[in-house]
Amino acid sequence: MNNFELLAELLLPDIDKKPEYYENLYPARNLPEGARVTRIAPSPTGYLHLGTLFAALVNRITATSTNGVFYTRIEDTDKKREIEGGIEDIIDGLDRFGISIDEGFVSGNEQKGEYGPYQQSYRGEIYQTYVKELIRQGLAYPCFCTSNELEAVRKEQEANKIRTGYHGKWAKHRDITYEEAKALIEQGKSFVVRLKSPGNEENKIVFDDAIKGKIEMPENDEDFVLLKSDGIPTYHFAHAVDDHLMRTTHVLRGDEWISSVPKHIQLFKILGFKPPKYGHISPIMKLDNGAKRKISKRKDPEAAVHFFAEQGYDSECVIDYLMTIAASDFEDWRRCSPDASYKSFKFNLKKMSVSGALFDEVKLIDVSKNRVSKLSSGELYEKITAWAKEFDKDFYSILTKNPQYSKAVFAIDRDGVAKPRKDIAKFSEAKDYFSYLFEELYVPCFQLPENINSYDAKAFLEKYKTVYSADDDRQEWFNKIKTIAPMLNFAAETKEYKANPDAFKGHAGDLSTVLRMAITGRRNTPDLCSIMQVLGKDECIKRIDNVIISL
RNA sequence: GGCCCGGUGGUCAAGAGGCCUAAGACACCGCCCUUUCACGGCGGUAACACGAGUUCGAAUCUCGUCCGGGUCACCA
Repeated sequence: MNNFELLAELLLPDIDKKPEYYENLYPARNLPEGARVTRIAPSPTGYLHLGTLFAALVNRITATSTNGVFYTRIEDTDKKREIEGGIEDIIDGLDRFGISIDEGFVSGNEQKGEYGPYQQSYRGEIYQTYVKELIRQGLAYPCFCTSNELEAVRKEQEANKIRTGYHGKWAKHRDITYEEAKALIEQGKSFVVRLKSPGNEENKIVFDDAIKGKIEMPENDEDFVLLKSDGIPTYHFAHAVDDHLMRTTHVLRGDEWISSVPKHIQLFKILGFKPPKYGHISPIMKLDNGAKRKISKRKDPEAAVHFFAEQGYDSECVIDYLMTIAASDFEDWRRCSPDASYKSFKFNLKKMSVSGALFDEVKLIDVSKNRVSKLSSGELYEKITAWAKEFDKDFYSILTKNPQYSKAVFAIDRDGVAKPRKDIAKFSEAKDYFSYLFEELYVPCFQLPENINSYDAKAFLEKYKTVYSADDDRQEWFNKIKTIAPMLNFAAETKEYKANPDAFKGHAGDLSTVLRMAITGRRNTPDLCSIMQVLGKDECIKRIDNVIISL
């Protein structure tokens, strides 16, 4: 055995398989021409956040639109930062947003597919097999530097204004011999395995990013770490091995990875793999004190996707909003296909924005209002009760006490209406919005409109009571108010009043405001006639009487 | 600091040398419709970061400046 082979046996004595074993175990996928295999590879170091959801969406729709495969893989190689329940939160979160998963982790504790395991902490032997082969070929080597030593080197480089890093003559253990390594190991020293980079910083590599286009960068010459001292691979190495073995065709990930591409391409070449097509997604930004910055899990509540659930944004609305960021022509498409699933949208990576978009909740609200307005009362009832069950128990019990009544409430200005209202963007607004329609929530708060005195208000309500009928349709309902108007010197028609404002105290509309106030305690509401029908005669009379007494 | 990427109204953006007197959407303002509000309709304010080139002609191509973002770990 030569020096390299001895080294390989010394470092990884338990590895007895060869790469060919895995190449055969995970054969090329049998997919139609043009099908793209994409993935999302989250690390369970936190909860599902907007950036991950966005990346998942882009990957999902890329696979869908090419009849490809979208899979999930858990990158849990950093055991120190891992949090409990991270996997469940991310995978189940994707499901809540309707991002279906073809392969890999399909729920918090269930994986499927032929290319697994889909969790890096269970793939140690695979990575080590490839590393061992690299060492055997003299393309990787053990490094015994401590973090203090590395830090010292970095300081020296900085002091001399030299590019920092473990490269060239700074790569201390690059040419370590078997004997040297053996001695250090016998002393109990721990080591990492580094790539013996064949790169030269003077050379340029060029690659065509699926989103950003042509990018040119210096070749990697850094002997970066492949295997950490605990035998677990770094992201870079795991990425190369996994995406090759899982036969990923397109790696669509956050653009913070762009600067690592030279490392990745180099690795694929050295390992004899065909590199995937890369596409780097611009981050979603946030305005912070006038400065744009990447949205942050720590600082921004909306970065954690739980924010949207708590607020009661419908998951479909959030996805639609995200699609408007992902594709500039999505909004036009949506206008033409209001009821279609976003999945049938013809998505094109090349059309994605190359600069990061600011997260705009105002726009989200607009998207949501449009979608929520299209829901039937039954659908709204399902969604709101589901939300309330989790986030507002009190409201939940009110809504479910009498489902028929609740649905009737939601049907106001909704079912069978050509242009439904767009008042509700998120379900947390519903409680206040409908409060006067539920006795548990209703708080009487009559206020006299400023252009009407209490005598007229009282007179109007008293007269109205005598003619009011719960069966009146909209037309008849308003006719009755119009009939009363002249008796109090109010114009029956608004036009009449506008033509001659000095001749009247106001118009029928002003009087309806009094009624509206008496019934709902608000100046602005959906159609009052419908509200009164839902409330029922007894309740309406009761509310009117209470106001009359107070006047 | 080195290396990348980017810069069109407040926001998202269309734009591939003449179709640009720069589209559309959100937001904002006004008017109309109207039982209030909302919806809807009509209209309005508002942008090519700056400077040099190339060209008959530049938002578009080149260079420089400035500004913003990302990245330089045994984190992903």
